[in-house]
Amino acid sequence: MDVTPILANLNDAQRQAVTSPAEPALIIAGAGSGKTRVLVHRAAWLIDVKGVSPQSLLAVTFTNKAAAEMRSRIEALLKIPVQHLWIGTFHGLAHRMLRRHWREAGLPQNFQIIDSDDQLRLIKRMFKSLKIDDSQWTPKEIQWFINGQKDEGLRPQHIDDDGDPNRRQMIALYRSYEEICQRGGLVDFAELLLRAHEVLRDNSALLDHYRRRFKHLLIDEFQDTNAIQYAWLRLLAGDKGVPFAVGDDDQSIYGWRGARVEHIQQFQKDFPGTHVVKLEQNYRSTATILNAANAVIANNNMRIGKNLWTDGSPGEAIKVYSAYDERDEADFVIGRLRDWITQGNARADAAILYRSNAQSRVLEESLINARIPYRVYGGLRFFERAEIKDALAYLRLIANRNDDNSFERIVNKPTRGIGARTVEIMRSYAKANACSMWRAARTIVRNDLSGRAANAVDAFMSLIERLARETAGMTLHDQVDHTIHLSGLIEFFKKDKGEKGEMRVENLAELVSAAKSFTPDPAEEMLPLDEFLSHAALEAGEGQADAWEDCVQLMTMHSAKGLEFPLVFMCGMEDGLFPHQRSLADPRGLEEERRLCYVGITRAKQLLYITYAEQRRLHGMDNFSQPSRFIAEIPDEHIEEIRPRVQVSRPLHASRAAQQKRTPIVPGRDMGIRLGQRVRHKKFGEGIILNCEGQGTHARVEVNFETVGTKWLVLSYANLDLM
DNA sequence: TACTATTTAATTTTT
DNA sequence: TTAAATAGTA
Repeated sequence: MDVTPILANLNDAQRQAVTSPAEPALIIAGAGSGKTRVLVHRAAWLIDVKGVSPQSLLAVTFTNKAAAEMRSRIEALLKIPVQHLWIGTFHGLAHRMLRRHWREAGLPQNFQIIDSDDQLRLIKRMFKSLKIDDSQWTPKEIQWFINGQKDEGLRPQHIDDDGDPNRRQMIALYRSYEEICQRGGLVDFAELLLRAHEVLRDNSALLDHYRRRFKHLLIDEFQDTNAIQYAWLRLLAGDKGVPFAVGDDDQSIYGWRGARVEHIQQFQKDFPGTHVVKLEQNYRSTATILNAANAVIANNNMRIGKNLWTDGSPGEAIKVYSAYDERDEADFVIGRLRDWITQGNARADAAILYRSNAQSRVLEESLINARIPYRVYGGLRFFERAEIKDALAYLRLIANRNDDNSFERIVNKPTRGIGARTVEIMRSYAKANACSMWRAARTIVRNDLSGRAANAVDAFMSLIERLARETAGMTLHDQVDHTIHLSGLIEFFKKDKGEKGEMRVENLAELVSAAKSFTPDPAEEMLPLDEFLSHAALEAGEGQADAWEDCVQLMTMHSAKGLEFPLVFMCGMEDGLFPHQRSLADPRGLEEERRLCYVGITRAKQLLYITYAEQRRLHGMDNFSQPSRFIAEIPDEHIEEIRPRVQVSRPLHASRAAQQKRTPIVPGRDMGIRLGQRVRHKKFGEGIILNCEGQGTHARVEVNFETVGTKWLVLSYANLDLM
């Protein structure tokens, strides 16, 4: 067998990984070291050289994009399309299993997937129907709690309330949330994973089947797996399966979302004799950039440890610019971008990275002024747009009359005289009789509603029934087209003034073409409409339509993971912003911020600019800040400091800034306030000052109180006593 | 029911 | 500051 095409152009470590024996393997793949390459070549190696059937391979990723890329690269390498090869996201694969085994999973055949927006709405409705006092918790907090528990693989009955009534109530809410979902046939993202795990765990026949089928498990971005994903993988692998996990502990930046880097250690315990291969040769960045990244990440304690290297050139020094404020920072970036473009480089090769989305505004303003085209990553995607979700809600209600979430979303959209009052009546009837809103509406429409409301509700139900009847035999796109017209949604949005309404109507038209180009997979054996709705939830689509134009890329450092750019700006590199204020308190949080910084630095191929502002307007008030501690972690020899252009205009600001740095709080009634100072508050008792920000009457301090935890207090109101 | 004033809170995001 | 959610008014 000629193995040349599969092993050619791999370095030793990569080849070792790709050709490792049919035993568990863990590949620690540094940034830019050819992680995807190894995964793709491993798959090709198994199929082409080892004669493994594509059917017995399961490849799992986190994003649809990564899954699509892996498939196309494997096919390119093997030069044949690989059907029967399961490649997908955790959620996509879990979904596929649940569709096949809905009975065993305890789900209705036509169960629907809800995204996090739907989930939040559902929780809000639950609050209303249970008359929950939402001063105690916000729906968001409950959503966070529920998803957190599910990510850990926990059902309400598994959670200990520790005798805490607060916690007991949260668990109770989780329980009623589950009941509502079950009744409506709704499955949220975390539930997909949890059920997929349970259905295998509790059905030995099924588990046997899949264990026999999937001999090889390829796992991408292994450091990002959460508890339930890992449990699912472990279950599937059993003791005969061959897991091949690729990841980088230094790029674990989703701990806050339940990802557990510790799985890298756990893997080696669960699969004794694991082959470990480190990929440290980097093909992306200059030596200078890599050395800087290495130096920064070396400050973390909990790591496996690796050192990126390249046989390429050192390249240019990292440029650090100290801006006066965020406007100055933006101007500097724009200046450098101009140079870059003038030198004949593509705009799309430049990226501006920041820690939080709010930072993009000032940069965008400057880019608009400078007439430099740009694209901001993140934001609403196609299937998340309100008008699209409205249309989908109609379709979902047609598919499943018990979907209360969709019912409430569209019962009065377009306006048909069904107000909050009427909805409330239906909701409480549904609650009292443990039935869906649809059933409730049908039952009470004659008795409990006033004439006008009854007519309106009746008209709404007739509309849905009519839609269901008329679209029954249609093709998918005709179903969609018919629905958005007959529902009155198109008319409704046409009335919206200005461009917004136009845009919405266009998007609805776009939905019809999305339905037209959607090709149901016959293997899934689903109704095309159900499959389309699942697709919409699992693949929310592109954020921005005009991705093809050559424009500067703006995004958070999180969304930059996995990407690379010849020119990178890391903006807002200030303590409090990056590392973020809320991560400073605990060391684990700080380490995750540092990993994020490592991710940011390693995005750059040739040139890296790091900028910070001495003064920044945040939440409407001016703050003075220190350069990020991460900058100081880069060895001086790799840094070239860029002085502000006009030295003369600076002394006044500079001296003010310098003063700020010595005493971050402006003198007055706060003499003696400094970090670490013990203070006493009339209500909260004793604590220690963790942080200060702002000045004058706006000055605030963060105090860690012994009894009530940390709080931000406005200094001029708090009346703190020094101790 | 729709528009306007007021309050409140403020990382990171994919599925 | 500003965006979003809530409360109040026409």
